[in-house]
Amino acid sequence: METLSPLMQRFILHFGEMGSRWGINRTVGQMYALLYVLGKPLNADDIAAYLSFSRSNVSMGLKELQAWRLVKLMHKPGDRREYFEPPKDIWDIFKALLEERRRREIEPTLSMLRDALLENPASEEDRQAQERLREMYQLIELSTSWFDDVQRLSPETLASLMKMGSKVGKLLDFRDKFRFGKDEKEDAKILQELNRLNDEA
Amino acid sequence: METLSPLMQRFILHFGEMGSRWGINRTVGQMYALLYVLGKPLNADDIAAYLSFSRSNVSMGLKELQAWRLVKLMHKPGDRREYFEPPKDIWDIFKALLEERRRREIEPTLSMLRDALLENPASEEDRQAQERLREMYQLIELSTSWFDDVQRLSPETLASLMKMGSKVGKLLDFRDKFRFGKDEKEDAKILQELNRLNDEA
DNA sequence: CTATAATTTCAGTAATTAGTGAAATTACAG
DNA sequence: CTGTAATTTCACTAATTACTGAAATTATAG
Repeated sequence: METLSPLMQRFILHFGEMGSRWGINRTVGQMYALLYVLGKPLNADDIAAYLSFSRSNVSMGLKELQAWRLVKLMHKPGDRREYFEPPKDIWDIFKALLEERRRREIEPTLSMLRDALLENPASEEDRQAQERLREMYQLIELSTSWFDDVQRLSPETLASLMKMGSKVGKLLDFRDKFRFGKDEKEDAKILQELNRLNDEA
Repeated sequence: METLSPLMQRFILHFGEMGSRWGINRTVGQMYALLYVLGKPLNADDIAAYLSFSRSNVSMGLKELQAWRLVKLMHKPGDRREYFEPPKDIWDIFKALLEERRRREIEPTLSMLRDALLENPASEEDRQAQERLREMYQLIELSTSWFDDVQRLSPETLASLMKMGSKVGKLLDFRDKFRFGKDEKEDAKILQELNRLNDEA
């Protein structure tokens, strides 16, 4: 490594290890961590020097990071080399990760399940199997379309949504018990509850 | 494979492939898919026979599935072999998966970040690096504690929460604009909105 | 165009991870 | 206890995945 403080080194090495628990391999994880922790655009040679990887490995790694949309390509005036940097907003990183995992892990499964559900069952056993697949299909479908929706929210809204946590759920439970506009006293209770949640969040 | 319909076979093979994109390896993924699709408890020999894996591989795979809490161990009366079955409710599977990934992927990162943030920076560069790590820490912290909260909700509430999707976010945006209880006309508007969301969900 | 800098490809090798079978251990019926 | 069925461990081999260096390609300055 060219010159990285112990702090940075530990971060980078940790990310390498974690990377391998994700689909990303160790060296790609380290490359990303390097870009993130230094917080400035680097070219491929820089990365190879910092991490002592072969130039070709860096090239492949950067291609993969681009496929994950975890880095952006940029140029410096008067320098024909390509520079790479991570998105500035951490929420964009977060979204890119989730979105890409969805595309790679969820979509293929959904389409396999769809196909399996279209077939007409050859036996009673198959029919029961299909029922279980349908349950799975519905759950995945529901959670991904929820995710689609939520992904479109602004980071601020998303953050305040998360801060509310299960309170949103409690609100829904509450809502199931009473309908608004029927009884003024109940309405008042609900308003009070909403304000309380609002203050806490 | 002992006797599995083409439908089941395709499901099992697909899960094997997907498994390798997760931390789970191919054979473990297949074992799980088999248990899921058959929907009845199987012992290790059954699994080995259905999938033509070595008995020892099945043993290791089952241990891993238990570590993920994706299967439950059970016994049949008068049979001393161990039988395995997946949780009946698909939501439990979903939660177990998320929870376990959290434990393996998120927790170690959080604790590494905590340590890194406690150090006092050796240089200006380190100080800036720490700031970036802090951003990351806060995001992860926020999203996992949100996840904790949400995980405690009942499947029904969770489902209706998801069905509402981004509408919850829109409600929050709305809520930011107006405070309740100040103006009767505004309150009426909010109540109307809540009912509309309620009906849609 | 030509020369050279920058990047990518790819075949070969290294490293890691997965799967097996034999041996060891554990569990329990008699 | 003893014997045997059930399960686990582990050293070894197979399969997969990661990484490198040399060669090929692409891009651009002059």
